[in-house]
Amino acid sequence: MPSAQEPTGFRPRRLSRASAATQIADQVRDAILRGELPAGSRLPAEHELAEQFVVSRATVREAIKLLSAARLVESTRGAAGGTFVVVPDPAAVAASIGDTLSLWFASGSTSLAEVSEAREAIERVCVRLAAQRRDEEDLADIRRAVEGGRDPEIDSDAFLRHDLEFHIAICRAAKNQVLELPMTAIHLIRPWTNTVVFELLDLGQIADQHQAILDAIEAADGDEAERAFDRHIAYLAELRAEALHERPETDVPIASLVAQQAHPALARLRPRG
Amino acid sequence: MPSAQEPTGFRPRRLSRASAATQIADQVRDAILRGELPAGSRLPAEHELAEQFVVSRATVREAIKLLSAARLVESTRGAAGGTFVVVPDPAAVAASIGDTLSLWFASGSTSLAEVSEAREAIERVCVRLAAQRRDEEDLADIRRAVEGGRDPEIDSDAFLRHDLEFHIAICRAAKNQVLELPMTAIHLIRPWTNTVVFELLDLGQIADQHQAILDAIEAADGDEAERAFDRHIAYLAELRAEALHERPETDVPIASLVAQQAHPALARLRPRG
DNA sequence: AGTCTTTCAAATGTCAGACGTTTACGCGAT
DNA sequence: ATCGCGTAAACGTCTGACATTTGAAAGACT
Repeated sequence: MPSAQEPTGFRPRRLSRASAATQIADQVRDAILRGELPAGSRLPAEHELAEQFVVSRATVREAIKLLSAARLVESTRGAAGGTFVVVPDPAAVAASIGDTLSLWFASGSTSLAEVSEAREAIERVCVRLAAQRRDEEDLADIRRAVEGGRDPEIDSDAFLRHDLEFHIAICRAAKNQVLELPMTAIHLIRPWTNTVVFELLDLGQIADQHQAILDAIEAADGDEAERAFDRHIAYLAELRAEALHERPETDVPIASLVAQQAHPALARLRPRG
Repeated sequence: MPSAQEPTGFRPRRLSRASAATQIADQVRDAILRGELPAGSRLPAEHELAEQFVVSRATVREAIKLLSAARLVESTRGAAGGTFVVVPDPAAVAASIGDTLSLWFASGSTSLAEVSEAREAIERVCVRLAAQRRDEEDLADIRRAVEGGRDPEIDSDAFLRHDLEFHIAICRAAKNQVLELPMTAIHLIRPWTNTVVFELLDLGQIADQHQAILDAIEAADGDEAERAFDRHIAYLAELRAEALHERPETDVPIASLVAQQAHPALARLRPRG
């Protein structure tokens, strides 16, 4: 008989048979992904599913909870109620990813510098694409955000909201969902990163920089838009460096920020199902 | 009495008091995010939670299922079993985000072109950063992936695995988790995108292009690494154009791909809890 | 005939208690 | 010291019942 330890890249898999609830959830999930259960369609009633799978209703309910947490299905009560396959909503998906990301950041060792670096790299691409692809609606959105940020009496919360709207609108104008989604998710956790330097911001200067980016995008000048964006970023980097110099503890793992203040933007967007 | 319709931006919130299970899940989730329940810590036993919240055990279990689907907690059976706050694993988080993304792509109208565009934009940044920051371990990983792809007898599956490993290793070498995570997620759905043109690939040429990128990264030459990457991308774009020309139906919404073949990479990585 | 009210039934939400299954840990025998 | 076994703790599942919500049909009134 051969030895139990073979030199091949073999590693014993954690077998532990999945629970009934998990298996049912998997089957339903696959059916949904396979297209057998189109969005909006209704699953059989719980007692019927229980009958079909030969399990108790409690088990079926646990399976449904697994799917509903993943936003695959939604349950409603009442006579015409039931469990329905959810029609995906981009905002909800972005919020969900933002949730996952912030959870990860919160327990990891990711620093503000890392978030900023990624944000700048991806958004630079978005800015360039936005200059090529923006339509009138995009321009209106961006313009509204810039105007909103000009209010001299603005407070921290409102400023961050307009800033968020500005950058998200640009990413939307790039017309690439695969870029827009992670970017939106990153922006959603950015309020945490910006509160650190908020007191140092010259709001008028920020508004002017935003305006310059908007102008270049409106003129469909990708190169200039990228340059304007770079100037904006350079200004922020300068502030961060200043903050870092005065208070070296500024570049901390995000976990401590999360612990201090409860998510301002995500609180509104977080799924509650 | 004022009319029910006011001109202000008011919109009635969906009130419908959340279910007990949802509320419990929210409370526990907040406690975890707030840091009161650190990773690895153990929740009270189900019957204790039921007692504390004054609900039945079934309700507590449904709440736990909601959290476990979000990978926030994990339950184990046995004497020393219980429900524990999960220690986030980057690979698992990436797989989870990849899951969410592909689900979204599957039900949306996202096209292969969009995925490729985003992938190329972000990875270009990773390649440049990798040239600056790679350590010996990164180089070894990348080298191993390149060598693995040289096997002339390689089949489609093995090739895609090594290709995936190559690109993920580069993103890892960029030493920015915020870039690495979405990039890995995108790469995880890439097998779907690559199978379309696989039959047209000149595997030897691909290996040479990978080698050129590796060499530049090893030489810490960011500019050359980016150029080599651009050449690689240009070659792939050429193939895609060719495929698009021969079979215009190639640039289809990803949904149809998902429907046809069951996720090759995700099948192994998909959460089963 | 049309509208309002009442009743009803279907479906999810929750409860209570019980039993099955898994698994770490300690105890005793070898 | 090691092996085997029992035990208890915890999750997994079952059963059956009741509570709550809500659309829709049946009925009553104008």
